[in-house]
Amino acid sequence: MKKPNNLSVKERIMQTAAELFYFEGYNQTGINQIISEAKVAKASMYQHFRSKQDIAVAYLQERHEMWMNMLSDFVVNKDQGIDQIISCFDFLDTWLNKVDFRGCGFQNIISDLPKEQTKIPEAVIFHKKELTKWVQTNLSQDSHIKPKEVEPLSLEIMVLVEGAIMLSQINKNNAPILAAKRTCEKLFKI
Amino acid sequence: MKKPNNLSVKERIMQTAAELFYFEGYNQTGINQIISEAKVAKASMYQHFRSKQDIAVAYLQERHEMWMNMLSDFVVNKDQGIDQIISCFDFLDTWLNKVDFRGCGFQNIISDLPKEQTKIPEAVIFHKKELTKWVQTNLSQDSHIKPKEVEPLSLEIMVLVEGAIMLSQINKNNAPILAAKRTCEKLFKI
Amino acid sequence: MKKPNNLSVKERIMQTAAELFYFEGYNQTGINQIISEAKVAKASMYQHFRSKQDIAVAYLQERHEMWMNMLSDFVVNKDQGIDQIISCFDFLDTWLNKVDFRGCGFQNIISDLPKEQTKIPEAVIFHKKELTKWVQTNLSQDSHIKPKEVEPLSLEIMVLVEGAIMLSQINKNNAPILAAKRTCEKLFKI
Amino acid sequence: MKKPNNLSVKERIMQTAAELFYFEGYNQTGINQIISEAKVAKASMYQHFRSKQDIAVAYLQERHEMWMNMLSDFVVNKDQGIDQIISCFDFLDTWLNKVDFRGCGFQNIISDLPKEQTKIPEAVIFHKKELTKWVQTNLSQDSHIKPKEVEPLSLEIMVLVEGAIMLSQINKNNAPILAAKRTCEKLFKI
DNA sequence: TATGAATGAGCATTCATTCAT
DNA sequence: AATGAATGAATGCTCATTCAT
Repeated sequence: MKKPNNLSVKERIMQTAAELFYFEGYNQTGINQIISEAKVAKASMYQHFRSKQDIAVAYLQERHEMWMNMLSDFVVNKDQGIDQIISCFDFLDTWLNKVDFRGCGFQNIISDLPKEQTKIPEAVIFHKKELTKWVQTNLSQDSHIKPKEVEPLSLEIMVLVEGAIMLSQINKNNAPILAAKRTCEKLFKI
Repeated sequence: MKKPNNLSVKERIMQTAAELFYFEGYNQTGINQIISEAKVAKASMYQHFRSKQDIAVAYLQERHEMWMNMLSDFVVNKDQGIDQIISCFDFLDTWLNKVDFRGCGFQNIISDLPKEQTKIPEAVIFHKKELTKWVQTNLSQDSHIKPKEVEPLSLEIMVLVEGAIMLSQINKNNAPILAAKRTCEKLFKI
Repeated sequence: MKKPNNLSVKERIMQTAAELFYFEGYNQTGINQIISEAKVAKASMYQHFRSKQDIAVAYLQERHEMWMNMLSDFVVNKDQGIDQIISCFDFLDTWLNKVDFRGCGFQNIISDLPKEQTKIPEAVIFHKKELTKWVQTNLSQDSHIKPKEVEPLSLEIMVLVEGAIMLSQINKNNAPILAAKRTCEKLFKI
Repeated sequence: MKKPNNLSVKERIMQTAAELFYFEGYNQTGINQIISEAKVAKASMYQHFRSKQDIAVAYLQERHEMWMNMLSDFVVNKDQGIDQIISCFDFLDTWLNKVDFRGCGFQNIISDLPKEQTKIPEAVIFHKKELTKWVQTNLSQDSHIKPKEVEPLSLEIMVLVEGAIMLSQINKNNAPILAAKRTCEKLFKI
């Protein structure tokens, strides 16, 4: 079996696993499904990744990079600070529409995992921490926000982001995202 | 094999499944685990429930009742309206501390399911709809809230609730719940 | 659960089992299917029949009676002897068309049985013996057939009958029945 | 677990399944029985065959080859034409004696199958079609048989073959085979 | 580096039968 | 005579992982 395209074995595994883990679910995706869709031999896969868990960790790392880049790109024309944060909800709207309100790949993977798998939760926590930092950076840039308000306010915004993603996934529409955006705007008017 | 306690077979299955589905995860919980912990024969279980999926649906229905009752009981001393809604976040804090920030049983089950299992998502949607109604009822009771604001505002509050539960699960602390409560209070001050 | 019609419990079981055993197959038919379609409680069923095997034996006995009667009725206008035997193939044609070439309930049940179930094969053997007797009686009635030819000739005709039923079941058409009739007619012309 | 003999895993599965399916019956034979007798791990078996049904199809294909070869070998010394066809009944006699009148593996498997399993009946039909072709080829070789008689006559002979096998299985003796042979000889004398 | 074969443990589900009432 | 609850054993099948080459 030869490479069917110009991607490396590892890249093909990653690409396939990312698609399946996100859209089908981690537990719904079997190793056999990954290798057959990626056109990779089973032992080849285990040469690049020690376990399914490890593929998931790599997937989450890649997803983190990709997602943060998408966010940055989306808000690039807005002024740093409050504007970029509010624009973040427009990003959520655009993105989640595109993926048919499949929700957050990080939220979706933490709830149904063997107790001993700690590396996956760690990757999730890392992503959310980084996103929180992004919010804090923006808040810090804004002259209206006092330094001591940055940390507590960033958490309030993160709650809005997480809630918007989750509820839009359950309801399969963007109304919660618009609601979160409204709340966010109110937060900044006070 | 005799009943090891005074509970009926169905009750023992429900109780065991509820515990396992919530704390271990739906996919992590096998039928064998349920029947062995519930001390029930496999075929007996399948006499009461047609499938694992059906157990999950029953579990979610029971959980819905239990959770709404817990919420009602918690806020019973507060005035209907804004006060009960704000008190709801205190409830989340108390509850999620008790379950070690395991998050929402409804959120946790929807993300990793075979595509064809529609009954479980339906039970999740039902629960969130009912909770939204609870919020709306409270908002309607409040003289400060205009009728046309009830629906959009209820969604904003639901976003806070969902986000608080999810983020407290990821971070394994109650800070997001306190943050959500702060945001909620600000919403009512405007 | 009350009787849904004027049939007795035993009759309802028999009727349902006969339908299912013949059209679906003995191994394809579960006890649960029988009792649910017959609207009979499981323990009630086991009060009338000690086992699934016993139901099958009763089914085969009933089927034998019914089938022999159908045959007798069909050939009633023909003269006893060769004419009735040849008419038997017309009966097969009519009957097997009606049951969509499902074949012989006796042939169909012997091939796939636990080795220890001897009562079912015995019922099958009994039926074929009785049918052979019917053929022999007719042959004996016929002045063209010498007494010592009756027994060997009856076997030749039985082979034609069995082959016609089986091959029409495999091919799902009546051509083998017509072929068997042709052969039978030739036998009598010699 | 090492290979207990010089056969490959697939060969061991096929050999064991063939033996069990034929002598015990398709429904009487469980996957567990096959793998334990073949000394093969369950998942290994499912790597070679997608399902139990697929094993049966492979078994029937193999059996077809084997059986047709056995027939060809048996009649090899006879002249092509009527002689080989009559010799076919001697073959049945020899063969069915050897297998203790267990009957035809193809006849035995069609009667008791889930309605949706179409591949097995197809394999049965294929075998009988090929056998019919063999009969027709022989009839065509014979100068006494008119071309337009070949097709209808082949069906008459097939009926004799099927009936002989089935009735010898029910009666557990070779008398029906001898009877079928007699009939066949009469057919050719007319 | 790459591979296809092989594996044990586990999956959800169904079986015919028996028990207690 | 009739019943619903309960059962142990077995069903066909899939899992993530490892081995031998």
